[in-house]
Amino acid sequence: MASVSNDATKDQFKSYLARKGLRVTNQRLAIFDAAFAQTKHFTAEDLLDQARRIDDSVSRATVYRTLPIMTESALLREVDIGTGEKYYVRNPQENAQMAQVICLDCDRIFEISAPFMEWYGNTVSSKLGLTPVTQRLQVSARCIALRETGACKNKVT
Amino acid sequence: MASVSNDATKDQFKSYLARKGLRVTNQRLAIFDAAFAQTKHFTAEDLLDQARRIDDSVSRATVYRTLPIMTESALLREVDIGTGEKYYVRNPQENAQMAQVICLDCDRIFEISAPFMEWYGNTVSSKLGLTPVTQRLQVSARCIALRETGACKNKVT
DNA sequence: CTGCCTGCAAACTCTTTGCACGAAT
DNA sequence: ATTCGTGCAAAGAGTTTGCAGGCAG
Repeated sequence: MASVSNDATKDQFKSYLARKGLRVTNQRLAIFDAAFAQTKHFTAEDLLDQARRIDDSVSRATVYRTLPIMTESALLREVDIGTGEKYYVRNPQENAQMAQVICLDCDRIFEISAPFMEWYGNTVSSKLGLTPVTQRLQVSARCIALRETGACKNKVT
Repeated sequence: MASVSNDATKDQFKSYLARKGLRVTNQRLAIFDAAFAQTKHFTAEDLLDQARRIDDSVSRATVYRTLPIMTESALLREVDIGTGEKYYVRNPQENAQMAQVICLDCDRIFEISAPFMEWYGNTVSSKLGLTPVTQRLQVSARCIALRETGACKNKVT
């Protein structure tokens, strides 16, 4: 069921758990599989639904307890778009600086590479006597096609 | 008690209310005064505390109901730094694009002018067939001085 | 076996809302 | 007088946590 490319990543996850003295449980593995089955940004609730399809013993609490582990291990990245709920995405291997374009019409989140962000963070932080830790650049936008033709080509739902 | 410079802004607020057919109540005025007495970014709770010192009949609900009015009238600007609670700041007259540098050590939020953000939003959005609505650029950073000398010069608390 | 991990449900934080009273126009 | 605005308290949404039992190492 798991794709070939995920197996290597799953081993990463297992060894991260081992290194931290954490246990490899069925629930954690189900949550891992659920996360890597997602094709776009997902919420904790999305993840719970999917994980329960794999192992119906997975509880909401465990999802919330596992997400920090997966972000700390750099398997996932947290994306806060200011809507109250947090989103997560699979983290690319390259430590690329990513920005998000959020379409307010179709609710999709596009990840865009934004390498200059790092330069910006360094420049502006050093002036304040600070060192940058994280940076985020987000653009909320509306669909042009939707307004003109009544249809949004990106709409997936 | 109100500073001279706030009186003109308060008139702006009153005329905005009138224009929208909203009533000028003591609570709304107290919340206005409380907001403009703030020297830095503040939360709804901060605003409630301050407003109650001016008029102790102000309730939490009214603060939450008044904040949207003040942001829609462009007197305040909402700043979401992804901490669960929303922050607000007095909005400068110029419609400048602002970025935030958030110090994780002293919890201060610095507003930085970032004019290129608009260009970025336009460029990236148009490629996706979108028109930008809002943009935000935020850098989370740590205080260099704090780590080296154990003291953060920016620490105000 | 030992103790970390789990599910459950309650608790928490921030914000929103229904309702009846009160005040602005 | 009309309404809109208000305080109160309850309800929401998303997330966290205490506890008793379960399973990995």
